[in-house]
Amino acid sequence: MNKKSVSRLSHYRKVLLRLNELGFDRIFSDTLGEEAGVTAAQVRKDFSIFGISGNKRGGYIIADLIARLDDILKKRTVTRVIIVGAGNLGKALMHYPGFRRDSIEISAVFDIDPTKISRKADVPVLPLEEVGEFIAAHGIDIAIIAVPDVAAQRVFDILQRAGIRGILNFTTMTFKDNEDVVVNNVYLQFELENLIYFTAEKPA
Amino acid sequence: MNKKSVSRLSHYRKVLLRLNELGFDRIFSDTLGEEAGVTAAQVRKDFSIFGISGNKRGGYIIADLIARLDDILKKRTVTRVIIVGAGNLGKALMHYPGFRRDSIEISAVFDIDPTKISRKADVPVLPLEEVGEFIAAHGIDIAIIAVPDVAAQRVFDILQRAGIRGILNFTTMTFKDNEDVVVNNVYLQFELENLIYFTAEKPA
DNA sequence: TAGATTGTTAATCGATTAACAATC
DNA sequence: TAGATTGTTAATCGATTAACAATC
Repeated sequence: MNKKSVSRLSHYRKVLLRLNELGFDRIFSDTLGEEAGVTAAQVRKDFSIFGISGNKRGGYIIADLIARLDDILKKRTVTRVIIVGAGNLGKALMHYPGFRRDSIEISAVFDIDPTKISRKADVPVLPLEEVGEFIAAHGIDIAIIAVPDVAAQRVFDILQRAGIRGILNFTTMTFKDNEDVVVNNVYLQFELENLIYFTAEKPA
Repeated sequence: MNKKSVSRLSHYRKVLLRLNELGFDRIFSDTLGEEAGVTAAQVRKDFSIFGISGNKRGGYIIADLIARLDDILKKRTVTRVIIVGAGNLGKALMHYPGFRRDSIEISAVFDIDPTKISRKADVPVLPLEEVGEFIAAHGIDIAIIAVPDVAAQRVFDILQRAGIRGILNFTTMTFKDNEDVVVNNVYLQFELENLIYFTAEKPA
Protein backbone atom coordinates (compact mmCIF):
# COMPACT_ATOMS: atom_id res chain seq x y z
CA MET A 1 0.00 0.00 0.00
CA ASN A 2 2.59 2.47 1.16
CA LYS A 3 5.97 2.83 -0.42
CA LYS A 4 7.83 3.54 2.78
CA SER A 5 6.29 0.65 4.64
CA VAL A 6 7.64 -1.78 2.04
CA SER A 7 11.16 -0.49 2.63
CA ARG A 8 10.60 -0.85 6.34
CA LEU A 9 9.66 -4.49 5.80
CA SER A 10 13.09 -4.94 4.20
CA HIS A 11 14.61 -3.35 7.23
CA TYR A 12 12.67 -5.52 9.68
CA ARG A 13 13.73 -8.57 7.74
CA LYS A 14 17.37 -7.58 7.96
CA VAL A 15 17.11 -7.07 11.72
CA LEU A 16 15.31 -10.39 12.14
CA LEU A 17 17.93 -12.28 10.15
CA ARG A 18 20.57 -10.89 12.47
CA LEU A 19 18.63 -11.72 15.63
CA ASN A 20 17.88 -15.18 14.29
CA GLU A 21 21.59 -15.73 13.75
CA LEU A 22 22.19 -14.70 17.35
CA GLY A 23 19.83 -17.42 18.51
CA PHE A 24 16.67 -15.49 19.39
CA ASP A 25 13.29 -17.06 18.55
CA ARG A 26 10.75 -14.46 19.58
CA ILE A 27 10.50 -10.70 19.43
CA PHE A 28 8.09 -7.95 20.48
CA SER A 29 7.11 -4.99 18.37
CA ASP A 30 8.94 -2.59 20.64
CA THR A 31 12.26 -4.43 20.39
CA LEU A 32 11.97 -4.81 16.65
CA GLY A 33 11.06 -1.15 16.34
CA GLU A 34 14.03 -0.12 18.40
CA GLU A 35 16.40 -2.18 16.27
CA ALA A 36 14.98 -0.78 13.06
CA GLY A 37 14.78 2.78 14.35
CA VAL A 38 10.99 3.14 14.35
CA THR A 39 8.21 3.07 16.95
CA ALA A 40 6.45 -0.09 18.11
CA ALA A 41 3.20 1.30 16.72
CA GLN A 42 4.82 1.70 13.33
CA VAL A 43 5.93 -1.93 13.32
CA ARG A 44 2.48 -3.22 14.21
CA LYS A 45 0.85 -0.90 11.71
CA ASP A 46 3.18 -2.06 8.93
CA PHE A 47 2.49 -5.69 9.76
CA SER A 48 -1.22 -5.01 9.84
CA ILE A 49 -1.08 -3.52 6.33
CA PHE A 50 0.45 -6.71 5.00
CA GLY A 51 -1.68 -9.06 7.07
CA ILE A 52 1.17 -10.26 9.25
CA SER A 53 0.00 -11.28 12.69
CA GLY A 54 1.68 -12.35 15.90
CA ASN A 55 0.43 -13.58 19.24
CA LYS A 56 -1.24 -11.34 21.73
CA ARG A 57 1.01 -11.46 24.73
CA GLY A 58 3.61 -13.65 23.01
CA GLY A 59 5.01 -11.30 20.38
CA TYR A 60 6.19 -12.68 17.07
CA ILE A 61 8.11 -15.84 16.21
CA ILE A 62 11.18 -14.69 14.35
CA ALA A 63 11.40 -17.63 11.97
CA ASP A 64 7.74 -17.23 10.98
CA LEU A 65 8.17 -13.53 10.49
CA ILE A 66 11.19 -14.03 8.23
CA ALA A 67 9.28 -16.61 6.20
CA ARG A 68 6.37 -14.23 5.79
CA LEU A 69 8.64 -11.33 4.80
CA ASP A 70 10.53 -13.56 2.36
CA ASP A 71 7.22 -14.20 0.61
CA ILE A 72 6.17 -10.59 0.49
CA LEU A 73 9.58 -9.38 -0.65
CA LYS A 74 10.03 -12.20 -3.19
CA LYS A 75 13.09 -13.67 -1.55
CA ARG A 76 12.25 -17.26 -2.51
CA THR A 77 13.53 -16.76 -6.02
CA VAL A 78 16.54 -14.90 -7.31
CA THR A 79 15.73 -11.57 -8.96
CA ARG A 80 18.05 -10.70 -11.80
CA VAL A 81 18.99 -7.07 -12.26
CA ILE A 82 21.21 -5.29 -14.77
CA ILE A 83 23.35 -2.21 -14.36
CA VAL A 84 23.91 0.38 -17.07
CA GLY A 85 27.22 2.17 -16.59
CA ALA A 86 30.50 0.46 -15.75
CA GLY A 87 32.08 3.44 -14.02
CA ASN A 88 33.21 3.47 -10.41
CA LEU A 89 29.72 3.33 -9.02
CA GLY A 90 28.45 0.71 -11.46
CA LYS A 91 31.40 -1.53 -10.69
CA ALA A 92 30.95 -1.10 -6.93
CA LEU A 93 27.28 -2.07 -7.18
CA MET A 94 28.20 -5.03 -9.36
CA HIS A 95 29.97 -6.58 -6.39
CA TYR A 96 27.77 -5.25 -3.62
CA PRO A 97 27.63 -8.11 -1.12
CA GLY A 98 24.20 -7.16 0.27
CA PHE A 99 22.56 -8.06 -3.03
CA ARG A 100 23.68 -11.63 -3.66
CA ARG A 101 23.10 -12.58 -0.05
CA ASP A 102 19.47 -11.52 -0.35
CA SER A 103 18.51 -13.16 -3.63
CA ILE A 104 19.38 -10.26 -5.90
CA GLU A 105 21.73 -11.11 -8.74
CA ILE A 106 23.49 -8.67 -11.00
CA SER A 107 23.30 -10.48 -14.33
CA ALA A 108 25.28 -8.09 -16.47
CA VAL A 109 26.60 -4.56 -16.76
CA PHE A 110 26.34 -2.46 -19.93
CA ASP A 111 28.50 0.39 -21.17
CA ILE A 112 29.18 2.31 -24.36
CA ASP A 113 32.95 2.35 -23.82
CA PRO A 114 34.41 -0.56 -25.85
CA THR A 115 37.46 -0.76 -23.59
CA LYS A 116 35.23 -1.73 -20.66
CA ILE A 117 33.66 -4.74 -22.32
CA SER A 118 34.54 -8.15 -20.88
CA ARG A 119 32.23 -10.91 -21.97
CA LYS A 120 33.94 -13.65 -20.02
CA ALA A 121 33.94 -12.00 -16.60
CA ASP A 122 32.05 -13.40 -13.65
CA VAL A 123 29.52 -10.61 -14.20
CA PRO A 124 29.90 -9.79 -17.91
CA VAL A 125 30.27 -6.22 -19.11
CA LEU A 126 28.55 -5.89 -22.47
CA PRO A 127 28.05 -3.18 -25.10
CA LEU A 128 24.99 -1.03 -24.52
CA GLU A 129 23.62 -1.98 -27.95
CA GLU A 130 22.98 -5.47 -26.64
CA VAL A 131 20.89 -4.41 -23.68
CA GLY A 132 17.48 -4.84 -25.34
CA GLU A 133 18.33 -8.28 -26.55
CA PHE A 134 19.68 -9.26 -23.12
CA ILE A 135 16.59 -7.99 -21.31
CA ALA A 136 14.34 -9.97 -23.60
CA ALA A 137 16.46 -13.12 -23.45
CA HIS A 138 16.80 -13.17 -19.67
CA GLY A 139 13.43 -11.75 -18.66
CA ILE A 140 14.97 -8.81 -16.80
CA ASP A 141 12.49 -6.42 -15.15
CA ILE A 142 14.78 -4.13 -13.18
CA ALA A 143 17.76 -1.97 -14.13
CA ILE A 144 20.13 0.31 -12.30
CA ILE A 145 21.20 3.51 -14.06
CA ALA A 146 24.70 4.51 -13.01
CA VAL A 147 25.83 6.64 -15.93
CA PRO A 148 26.75 10.34 -16.12
CA ASP A 149 23.77 12.71 -16.05
CA VAL A 150 24.13 13.62 -19.72
CA ALA A 151 23.55 10.02 -20.78
CA ALA A 152 20.66 9.35 -18.40
CA GLN A 153 17.70 10.26 -20.58
CA ARG A 154 18.99 8.26 -23.52
CA VAL A 155 19.57 5.21 -21.32
CA PHE A 156 16.13 5.60 -19.78
CA ASP A 157 14.50 5.66 -23.21
CA ILE A 158 16.38 2.56 -24.30
CA LEU A 159 15.43 0.68 -21.14
CA GLN A 160 11.83 1.71 -21.35
CA ARG A 161 11.62 0.60 -24.96
CA ALA A 162 13.16 -2.70 -23.93
CA GLY A 163 10.32 -3.26 -21.49
CA ILE A 164 12.07 -2.62 -18.15
CA ARG A 165 9.51 -2.20 -15.36
CA GLY A 166 11.61 -0.72 -12.54
CA ILE A 167 14.64 1.56 -12.44
CA LEU A 168 17.00 2.51 -9.65
CA ASN A 169 18.34 5.85 -10.78
CA PHE A 170 21.66 7.19 -9.49
CA THR A 171 21.74 10.25 -11.75
CA THR A 172 20.15 13.58 -10.83
CA MET A 173 17.91 13.52 -13.88
CA THR A 174 14.19 13.02 -13.45
CA PHE A 175 12.23 10.96 -15.92
CA LYS A 176 8.67 11.69 -16.86
CA ASP A 177 6.49 9.46 -14.79
CA ASN A 178 5.21 6.56 -16.73
CA GLU A 179 2.49 4.01 -16.10
CA ASP A 180 4.78 1.16 -16.99
CA VAL A 181 8.04 2.05 -15.27
CA VAL A 182 8.59 2.60 -11.56
CA VAL A 183 11.59 4.82 -10.80
CA ASN A 184 13.34 5.03 -7.42
CA ASN A 185 15.95 7.75 -7.16
CA VAL A 186 19.12 7.66 -5.07
CA TYR A 187 20.44 11.19 -4.96
CA LEU A 188 23.83 10.64 -3.33
CA GLN A 189 24.99 14.19 -3.75
CA PHE A 190 21.80 15.67 -2.36
CA GLU A 191 22.00 13.46 0.71
CA LEU A 192 25.43 14.85 1.43
CA GLU A 193 24.32 18.43 0.76
CA ASN A 194 21.43 17.85 3.13
CA LEU A 195 23.88 16.81 5.81
CA ILE A 196 26.03 19.87 5.13
CA TYR A 197 22.99 22.08 5.55
CA PHE A 198 21.89 20.53 8.82
CA THR A 199 25.34 20.37 10.37
CA ALA A 200 26.37 23.90 9.44
CA GLU A 201 26.20 26.16 12.43
CA LYS A 202 23.40 28.60 11.98
CA PRO A 203 24.57 32.20 11.72
CA ALA A 204 23.78 34.04 14.99
CA MET B 1 12.70 23.83 8.26
CA ASN B 2 11.88 20.67 6.40
CA LYS B 3 14.38 18.00 5.58
CA LYS B 4 12.94 17.11 2.22
CA SER B 5 12.72 20.68 1.06
CA VAL B 6 16.47 21.12 1.58
CA SER B 7 17.14 18.17 -0.71
CA ARG B 8 14.78 19.68 -3.23
CA LEU B 9 16.79 22.90 -3.15
CA SER B 10 19.81 20.82 -4.17
CA HIS B 11 17.78 19.42 -6.98
CA TYR B 12 16.57 22.82 -8.16
CA ARG B 13 20.13 24.05 -8.10
CA LYS B 14 21.28 21.18 -10.27
CA VAL B 15 18.52 21.85 -12.79
CA LEU B 16 19.31 25.56 -12.81
CA LEU B 17 23.02 24.97 -13.41
CA ARG B 18 22.11 22.88 -16.40
CA LEU B 19 19.66 25.43 -17.79
CA ASN B 20 22.15 28.22 -17.19
CA GLU B 21 24.73 26.29 -19.20
CA LEU B 22 22.20 26.00 -22.00
CA GLY B 23 21.89 29.77 -22.09
CA PHE B 24 18.57 30.37 -20.34
CA ASP B 25 18.27 33.41 -18.02
CA ARG B 26 14.78 33.17 -16.59
CA ILE B 27 12.51 30.41 -15.41
CA PHE B 28 8.99 30.00 -14.02
CA SER B 29 8.02 27.81 -11.11
CA ASP B 30 6.13 25.43 -13.35
CA THR B 31 9.08 24.80 -15.67
CA LEU B 32 11.48 24.35 -12.78
CA GLY B 33 9.03 22.02 -11.08
CA GLU B 34 8.67 19.96 -14.20
CA GLU B 35 12.44 19.62 -14.58
CA ALA B 36 12.85 18.61 -10.94
CA GLY B 37 9.84 16.33 -10.92
CA VAL B 38 7.67 18.31 -8.49
CA THR B 39 4.67 20.62 -8.76
CA ALA B 40 4.93 24.38 -9.32
CA ALA B 41 3.29 24.93 -5.93
CA GLN B 42 5.98 22.84 -4.29
CA VAL B 43 8.71 24.97 -5.87
CA ARG B 44 7.15 28.23 -4.71
CA LYS B 45 6.47 26.82 -1.28
CA ASP B 46 10.08 25.66 -0.90
CA PHE B 47 11.36 29.04 -2.00
CA SER B 48 9.00 30.76 0.39
CA ILE B 49 10.36 28.68 3.30
CA PHE B 50 13.87 29.90 2.58
CA GLY B 51 12.88 33.46 1.77
CA ILE B 52 13.71 33.21 -1.92
CA SER B 53 11.61 35.50 -4.04
CA GLY B 54 11.13 36.08 -7.73
CA ASN B 55 9.15 38.56 -9.78
CA LYS B 56 5.42 38.47 -10.08
CA ARG B 57 4.78 37.91 -13.73
CA GLY B 58 8.50 37.64 -14.58
CA GLY B 59 9.44 34.40 -12.89
CA TYR B 60 12.93 33.93 -11.48
CA ILE B 61 16.33 35.02 -12.79
CA ILE B 62 18.36 31.84 -13.00
CA ALA B 63 21.71 33.40 -12.06
CA ASP B 64 20.19 35.03 -8.97
CA LEU B 65 18.51 31.82 -7.96
CA ILE B 66 21.76 29.87 -8.24
CA ALA B 67 23.56 32.49 -6.16
CA ARG B 68 20.90 32.30 -3.49
CA LEU B 69 20.95 28.49 -3.44
CA ASP B 70 24.76 28.51 -3.31
CA ASP B 71 24.52 30.55 -0.13
CA ILE B 72 21.90 28.38 1.50
CA LEU B 73 23.64 25.14 0.54
CA LYS B 74 27.11 26.43 1.48
CA LYS B 75 28.55 26.11 -1.99
CA ARG B 76 30.85 29.13 -1.62
CA THR B 77 33.39 27.15 0.35
CA VAL B 78 34.60 23.60 -0.07
CA THR B 79 33.23 21.14 2.48
CA ARG B 80 35.67 18.42 3.39
CA VAL B 81 34.27 14.97 4.03
CA ILE B 82 35.90 11.67 4.98
CA ILE B 83 34.92 8.13 4.10
CA VAL B 84 35.34 5.16 6.42
CA GLY B 85 35.67 1.94 4.46
CA ALA B 86 37.87 1.50 1.40
CA GLY B 87 35.86 -1.32 -0.14
CA ASN B 88 34.20 -1.14 -3.54
CA LEU B 89 31.62 1.38 -2.47
CA GLY B 90 34.04 3.56 -0.50
CA LYS B 91 36.42 3.70 -3.43
CA ALA B 92 33.61 4.53 -5.86
CA LEU B 93 32.44 7.41 -3.66
CA MET B 94 36.02 8.62 -3.32
CA HIS B 95 36.02 9.45 -7.02
CA TYR B 96 32.39 10.40 -7.40
CA PRO B 97 32.46 13.28 -9.90
CA GLY B 98 29.30 14.94 -8.58
CA PHE B 99 31.03 15.83 -5.32
CA ARG B 100 34.10 17.73 -6.43
CA ARG B 101 32.15 19.66 -8.99
CA ASP B 102 29.84 20.96 -6.28
CA SER B 103 32.33 22.00 -3.62
CA ILE B 104 32.45 18.71 -1.74
CA GLU B 105 35.92 17.29 -1.26
CA ILE B 106 36.78 13.82 -0.06
CA SER B 107 39.81 14.53 2.12
CA ALA B 108 40.72 10.98 3.09
CA VAL B 109 39.48 7.43 3.34
CA PHE B 110 40.04 5.20 6.39
CA ASP B 111 40.23 1.42 6.66
CA ILE B 112 41.40 -1.22 9.11
CA ASP B 113 42.99 -3.37 6.41
CA PRO B 114 46.73 -2.48 6.31
CA THR B 115 47.02 -3.61 2.69
CA LYS B 116 44.64 -0.84 1.66
CA ILE B 117 46.64 2.00 3.13
CA SER B 118 48.24 4.44 0.68
CA ARG B 119 49.37 7.68 2.23
CA LYS B 120 50.68 9.21 -0.95
CA ALA B 121 47.59 8.76 -3.10
CA ASP B 122 45.64 11.66 -4.50
CA VAL B 123 43.03 10.95 -1.84
CA PRO B 124 45.00 9.19 0.90
CA VAL B 125 43.80 5.94 2.45
CA LEU B 126 44.80 5.91 6.12
CA PRO B 127 44.54 3.48 9.05
CA LEU B 128 41.32 3.80 11.02
CA GLU B 129 43.29 4.52 14.20
CA GLU B 130 44.24 7.89 12.77
CA VAL B 131 40.69 9.04 12.09
CA GLY B 132 40.21 10.99 15.32
CA GLU B 133 43.45 12.84 14.88
CA PHE B 134 42.63 13.60 11.24
CA ILE B 135 39.16 14.90 12.08
CA ALA B 136 40.59 17.22 14.71
CA ALA B 137 43.47 18.41 12.53
CA HIS B 138 41.33 19.15 9.48
CA GLY B 139 38.12 20.30 11.14
CA ILE B 140 36.02 17.59 9.51
CA ASP B 141 32.30 17.64 10.36
CA ILE B 142 30.92 14.99 8.03
CA ALA B 143 31.75 11.34 7.44
CA ILE B 144 30.48 8.61 5.15
CA ILE B 145 30.23 5.11 6.60
CA ALA B 146 30.79 2.51 3.89
CA VAL B 147 31.89 -0.53 5.91
CA PRO B 148 30.28 -3.95 6.36
CA ASP B 149 27.29 -3.97 8.73
CA VAL B 150 29.19 -5.76 11.48
CA ALA B 151 31.68 -2.91 11.77
CA ALA B 152 29.13 -0.11 11.60
CA GLN B 153 28.40 0.43 15.29
CA ARG B 154 32.07 0.50 16.19
CA VAL B 155 32.84 3.01 13.46
CA PHE B 156 29.89 5.13 14.52
CA ASP B 157 31.13 5.23 18.11
CA ILE B 158 34.62 6.23 17.02
CA LEU B 159 33.29 8.99 14.77
CA GLN B 160 30.95 10.29 17.40
CA ARG B 161 33.72 10.41 19.97
CA ALA B 162 35.86 12.26 17.45
CA GLY B 163 33.21 14.96 17.23
CA ILE B 164 31.69 14.24 13.82
CA ARG B 165 28.39 16.11 13.38
CA GLY B 166 26.86 14.43 10.34
CA ILE B 167 27.00 10.90 8.95
CA LEU B 168 25.93 9.44 5.65
CA ASN B 169 25.34 5.80 6.47
CA PHE B 170 25.45 3.11 3.78
CA THR B 171 25.06 0.17 6.15
CA THR B 172 21.69 -1.22 7.24
CA MET B 173 22.44 -0.58 10.90
CA THR B 174 20.56 2.13 12.75
CA PHE B 175 22.29 4.27 15.30
CA LYS B 176 20.58 5.59 18.39
CA ASP B 177 19.54 9.11 17.65
CA ASN B 178 21.80 11.63 19.18
CA GLU B 179 21.53 15.34 19.77
CA ASP B 180 24.97 15.95 18.34
CA VAL B 181 25.05 13.75 15.26
CA VAL B 182 22.72 13.90 12.26
CA VAL B 183 22.47 10.61 10.38
CA ASN B 184 21.17 10.21 6.83
CA ASN B 185 20.74 6.64 5.69
CA VAL B 186 21.14 5.33 2.15
CA TYR B 187 19.65 1.86 2.10
CA LEU B 188 20.72 0.67 -1.35
CA GLN B 189 19.46 -2.84 -0.89
CA PHE B 190 16.08 -1.74 0.40
CA GLU B 191 15.61 0.58 -2.56
CA LEU B 192 16.09 -2.35 -4.88
CA GLU B 193 13.80 -4.58 -2.83
CA ASN B 194 11.21 -1.85 -2.95
CA LEU B 195 11.44 -1.86 -6.73
CA ILE B 196 11.15 -5.64 -6.81
CA TYR B 197 7.99 -5.42 -4.72
CA PHE B 198 6.35 -2.79 -6.87
CA THR B 199 7.26 -4.34 -10.19
CA ALA B 200 6.25 -7.88 -9.30
CA GLU B 201 2.96 -8.78 -10.88
CA LYS B 202 0.32 -9.09 -8.23
CA PRO B 203 -1.08 -12.59 -7.91
CA ALA B 204 -4.59 -12.71 -9.41
C1' DT C 1 -5.20 47.82 -18.89
C1' DA C 2 -5.41 42.78 -19.34
C1' DG C 3 -2.95 38.77 -18.52
C1' DA C 4 0.14 35.97 -16.15
C1' DT C 5 2.76 34.53 -12.36
C1' DT C 6 4.24 34.88 -7.67
C1' DG C 7 3.69 34.28 -2.60
C1' DT C 8 0.88 32.74 0.94
C1' DT C 9 -3.04 30.97 3.21
C1' DA C 10 -6.28 27.43 3.62
C1' DA C 11 -7.69 22.73 2.32
C1' DT C 12 -6.39 18.26 1.51
C1' DC C 13 -3.99 14.35 1.73
C1' DG C 14 -1.18 10.84 3.74
C1' DA C 15 1.60 8.96 7.13
C1' DT C 16 2.75 8.39 12.01
C1' DT C 17 1.53 7.96 16.67
C1' DA C 18 -1.50 7.33 20.61
C1' DA C 19 -4.76 4.83 22.83
C1' DC C 20 -7.25 1.08 24.10
C1' DA C 21 -10.28 -3.00 23.52
C1' DA C 22 -9.42 -7.73 22.57
C1' DT C 23 -7.10 -11.67 24.09
C1' DC C 24 -3.52 -14.92 25.04
C1' DT D 1 -6.85 -14.57 37.10
C1' DA D 2 -3.70 -10.65 36.40
C1' DG D 3 -0.58 -8.78 33.31
C1' DA D 4 1.24 -7.85 28.96
C1' DT D 5 1.12 -7.35 24.17
C1' DT D 6 -1.19 -7.32 19.81
C1' DG D 7 -4.22 -5.28 16.21
C1' DT D 8 -6.92 -1.55 14.93
C1' DT D 9 -9.29 2.70 15.20
C1' DA D 10 -9.08 7.45 16.09
C1' DA D 11 -6.21 11.55 16.80
C1' DT D 12 -2.37 14.00 15.52
C1' DC D 13 1.07 15.62 12.91
C1' DG D 14 3.36 17.11 8.83
C1' DA D 15 3.84 17.73 4.13
C1' DT D 16 1.73 18.64 -0.38
C1' DT D 17 -1.51 20.84 -3.22
C1' DA D 18 -5.11 24.06 -4.47
C1' DA D 19 -6.68 28.45 -4.73
C1' DC D 20 -6.53 33.12 -5.07
C1' DA D 21 -5.29 37.92 -3.79
C1' DA D 22 -1.47 40.79 -4.80
C1' DT D 23 1.12 42.79 -8.35
C1' DC D 24 4.28 43.32 -12.10
